[in-house]
Amino acid sequence: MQKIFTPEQYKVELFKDKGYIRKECTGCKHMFWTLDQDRNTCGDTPCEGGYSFINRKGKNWDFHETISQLTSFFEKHGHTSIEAYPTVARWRDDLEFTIASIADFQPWVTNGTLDPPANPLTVPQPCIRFGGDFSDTDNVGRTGRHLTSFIMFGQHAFNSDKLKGGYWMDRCIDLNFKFLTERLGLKPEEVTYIEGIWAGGGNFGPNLESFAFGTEIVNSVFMQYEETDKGYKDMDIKVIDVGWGLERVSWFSQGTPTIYEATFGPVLDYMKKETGIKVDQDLLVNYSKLAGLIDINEVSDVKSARANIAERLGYSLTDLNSALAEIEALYAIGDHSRTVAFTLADGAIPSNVGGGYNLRSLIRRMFTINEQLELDLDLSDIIDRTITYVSQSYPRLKEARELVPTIMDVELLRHKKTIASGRKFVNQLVKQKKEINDSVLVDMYTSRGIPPESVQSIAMEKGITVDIPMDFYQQVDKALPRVDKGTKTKSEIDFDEIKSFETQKLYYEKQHLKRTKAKVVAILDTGHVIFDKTIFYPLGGGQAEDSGTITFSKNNINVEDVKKFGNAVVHKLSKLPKSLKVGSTVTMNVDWERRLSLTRHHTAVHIVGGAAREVLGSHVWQAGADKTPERARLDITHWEGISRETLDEIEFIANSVVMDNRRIKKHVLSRDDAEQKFGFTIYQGGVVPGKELRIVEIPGIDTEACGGTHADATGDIGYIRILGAERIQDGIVRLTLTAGKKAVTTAQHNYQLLSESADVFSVIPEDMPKTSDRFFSEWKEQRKIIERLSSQLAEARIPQLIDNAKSIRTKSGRTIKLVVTQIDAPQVDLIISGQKFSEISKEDLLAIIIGKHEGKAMIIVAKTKGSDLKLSPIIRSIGKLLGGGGGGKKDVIAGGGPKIEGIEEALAQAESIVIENL
RNA sequence: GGGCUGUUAGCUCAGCUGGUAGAGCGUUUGGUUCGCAAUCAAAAGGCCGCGGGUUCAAAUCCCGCACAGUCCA
Repeated sequence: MQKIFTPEQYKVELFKDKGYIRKECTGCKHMFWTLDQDRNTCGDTPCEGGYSFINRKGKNWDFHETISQLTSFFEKHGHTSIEAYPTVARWRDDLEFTIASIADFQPWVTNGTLDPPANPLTVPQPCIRFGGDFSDTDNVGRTGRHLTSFIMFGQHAFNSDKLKGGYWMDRCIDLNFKFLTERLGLKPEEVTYIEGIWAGGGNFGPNLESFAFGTEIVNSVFMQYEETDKGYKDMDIKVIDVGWGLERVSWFSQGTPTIYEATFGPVLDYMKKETGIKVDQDLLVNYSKLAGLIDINEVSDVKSARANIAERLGYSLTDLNSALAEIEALYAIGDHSRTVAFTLADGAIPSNVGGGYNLRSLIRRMFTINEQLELDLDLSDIIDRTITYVSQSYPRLKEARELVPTIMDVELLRHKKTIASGRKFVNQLVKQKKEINDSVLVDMYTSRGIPPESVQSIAMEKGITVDIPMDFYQQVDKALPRVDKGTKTKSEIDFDEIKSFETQKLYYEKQHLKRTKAKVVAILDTGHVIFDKTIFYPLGGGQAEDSGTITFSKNNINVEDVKKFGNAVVHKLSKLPKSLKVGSTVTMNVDWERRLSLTRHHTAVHIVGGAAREVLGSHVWQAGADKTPERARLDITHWEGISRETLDEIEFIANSVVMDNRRIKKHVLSRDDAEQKFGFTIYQGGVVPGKELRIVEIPGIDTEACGGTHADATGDIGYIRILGAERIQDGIVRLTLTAGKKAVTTAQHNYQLLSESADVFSVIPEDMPKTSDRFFSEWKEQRKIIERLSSQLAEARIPQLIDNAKSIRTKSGRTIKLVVTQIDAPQVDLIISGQKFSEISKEDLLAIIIGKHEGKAMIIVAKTKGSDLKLSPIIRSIGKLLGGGGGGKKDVIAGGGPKIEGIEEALAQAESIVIENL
C-alpha cells in the first residue's frame, strides 16, 4: 500500500512554485516539506520540544472571530458556507453524536446517492467526542488541549465526473497556505507540511498536516481510495476532508496558556472570579509549553508524563498537581458545560444507555469535581452563561436554556442517591465485617455505580483500609460478558443491480390512486419485480409497507413486500407467472383499508409529537417511530415517565387539532428554505440529506421532513387515542396510540372491560372505583378478623389436647406423653395450636395433629418447648404415608402430602412411629 | 443493544441453606411533665412489585413481565 504514495503525489503546485524542499525529520523520521533550508525537524511538538506559540503575539481571534475569519476566507474563495448539523447524529445508525464535519455527508453524499448541498462548501460543525484519542474525558482540563466538544470547521470538496465545483490537493494546499500566511499572519518559512497517510472507515488517502511553532494547525485529508476484497480502488467520489480545529486556530492566534482560555473566554473569567481561584501564571505557561508533549496515545498514564514535566520544571509531582488542580477543574467544567449545552440543545437527554449515558457521566463528573474541590459553583448557571456566550455564533443553543436547570436538578438528585446508597452499602459491609476485596469492588462499581475511590474513602472513615488494584478497570472489563458484535444481515437484493432503475412514485404524486396500470421494467434474480411506476408505498420512515394485489392476465397475485432501494421500488410477489416479462402490463390494486389506517396513524404520530412538545417542552424530539395498521408507536425524548393526566392533556390537544380539520400542506422545498422557514425540528426522524426535502406541515402543531403518506386534512384521522406511555429507557418515553377506526374499536373495547367488571359487582361503571375500593378494604378487614378468630380457636384446643395425652414408652426406653388427633383447618391455624401447645405444656409432651384442608393432608408435630426430642424423622415417616414429607427446626414443625386417603392410616400408625423413632 | 443489582409497614431497611413476616424512624393512644423537649408503655399499619412454575409448604428456589438503579458497547 505504501507504494502508491510516492513523493510525487505530495508535491503539490504550491511546493513546486515556491520551491519547497522535501526533508526527513531528524526526530521522528517523517517526511516533510519546508521553505527553510536549515530546518531539520518536521515541526511536530515532540520534535520541537514543546509548544512555542504560547505567549506569542498573534492575531488574537476569539472563538467567534475565528469562525468568521475562516468562513469569510473560504467564501471569498468560492466556498458556500452551510449551517452546522445537529450534534446528535440522528441521520446515522452507526453514530450517536456527530464526530466530524464529514459525518454530515455520510453516507449519502459520499456514496453518491445524493448531491452535496453545495460544492465546495464549509461547515462550522460542532462535534462531540466522549472518548478516544482526541478527548479522553478524564484528561480534559489536564493536557491543555483536549475537549469533549469542539468545532470542526469542515472544508470539503467533492470530486466526481458528475459533480461540479470540486478541487483536489493543489488548490487545497494553496488555500491552506493563503489562509495561514495572509489571514493568520504566519511567515511562509514558519510553516511546515508533514506527509502522511490517513485511513478510516474503509477509505484511505494521502494527507498533509500543517505545522507552525511546534503545533499542528490543521490536517488536510484527501480521501481517494477504498479498500475492497481485491485490494484497493479509486473512490467514485474523491473527497477533500479538511477539518480545521476551530479552538486550536483560535488558541494559536491568542497564544494563551491552554486552549481553554482561548475558547471559554468570559465564562472561564467568571468562574475564576466566582471561586477566587488564582494560578501561578509563570508556572502555567511553562507547564503548558511542555504539556503538548503529553501523548495520550502512547503514554496511557498521564501521571507519568506529568511527573516528567514536573521534574523538568523543578517541582515535585504533588506540588505541581496541587498548584494546577483548581484551574484544571475550571477548565474541565468549562468544557463539560459547553458539551452539555450543545447536546441538550440538539435533543439529547441524559440516560442509562447509549449516548445519553455519556452525557450523564459527563454531568456527574461536573458534580464530582465541584464537590471534591469545594468550588461551590452553580453549574446550571455556568451552563447558562456558556449558552449566552456560544449562542452568539450558534443561536440554536438557546433552545437548551429552559431545560438546563431541570435536567441538572434531576441528575444531581440521582447522583446524590447513588452516592448515598453506596455509602450505606459500604457501611453495611464494614458492619458485617465482610472483606472488601477486588471482586466486591468490581461488583460495587458495575452493579451499583460506586467507583472504588468512593468505597475507599467511605471505608477509611470507618478505619478500614481498602486497596484499589492497579488493574481495576481491566478486572471490570473481564467481569463483563463478551459483546457479540452482531453481523449485519445482508440484504438479499444486490444494490448495484438495481441502482440504475427509477420508479415513478405515484403514492406521492397521486396519493389517492387505489388502482393503476404499470409496466414491468425488471425482474430480479431473487424474483423481485420493479415497475415503471407504483402506487405501493414501500417500507420506510417507520411506516409499514402497503399490501394488495397485482392483476396480470386474469391472475390475482399478492404483493407480499415492498421496499425501496435508491430510486427503485422493489416488489416481492407471492408467485411469478412465467408469462410475466419485462414490458408486461399489470394492474395494481392497493389494500385501501390498510393504507388508510397507516396514513391515519402516521399523521396522528406527527400531531401527537407536536402536542407532546407543546405540553412537555421544546426538548421533546422523536427518538423513533413505528406505524402498523393496528397501532402506532412514538418514542420521544423526555427525562421522566409521563402520567396519565399529562397523556390526557396531550391527547386532548391532539384531538383538538383533529377537530380543527386543518389542511395539511405537503411541499417540496430546498433544504435551505426549509431550514430557514421551519428550523431544525423538521428533522424529527433524522436529518435527510439532499438539496430538496419533502416537508409535511400540519399548521400550528408540527412540521417535519417526511417521506410517509399523510392525510390531506387533520379531520380525516377521525379520532386519536393514546393508549399508554412507558419508559423504554432513561430519557426516552414510548407513546402507544391508535387513530381512526382502530381508536374507536379500542375505546369500545376499553369500555367493555370496565362494564364487564362492573357487572361482576352489579354496579354501574361510574361506581366501579368506589366499589372496588370498598371491596378491597372489606376484604382486608375480614382477613384480619379471620386471623384473630382462628388464633383464638387454635388456642382453645390446647387444654383438651393436653388432657387427652397418653403415656407411652419409646424404643429407647424414654417415657413421654403423646397426643394424636385430627383437626381439619388451615395449616397456619394448626401451627398456632402447636405453638401454644409447645409453650403451655410441661414434662415431655408430644402432639401430633393430622388434618385435611383444601384437598391436601397436613401434619403438625409439636413438642414441649426446650425438649430435646428429635421431630424430623417422625414427620417424615408420617408424611410418607400421605405421599409427601415435612420438616423444620423448631419446637413445632410442619409437613403434609396430597394423599388425604392416607390420613386414617397415619393416625393409626402415629403412635408406633413415635415409639420406633424416639 | 448486552449484562448486573434491587423491589418487604408511611420512610429507611433486616429476614441465613423453603416451615406463623421483623427492626428503627414516623403515626395514633396512654403514662411521667404546668406545657414543650425528652422518655416509658401500648396499638394501628403488609396481595413480601405483578403473573406463572416447582413443592405437602414459597417473601425465600426457577421462568416471564413491570418498575427502579447501575455498568459496558
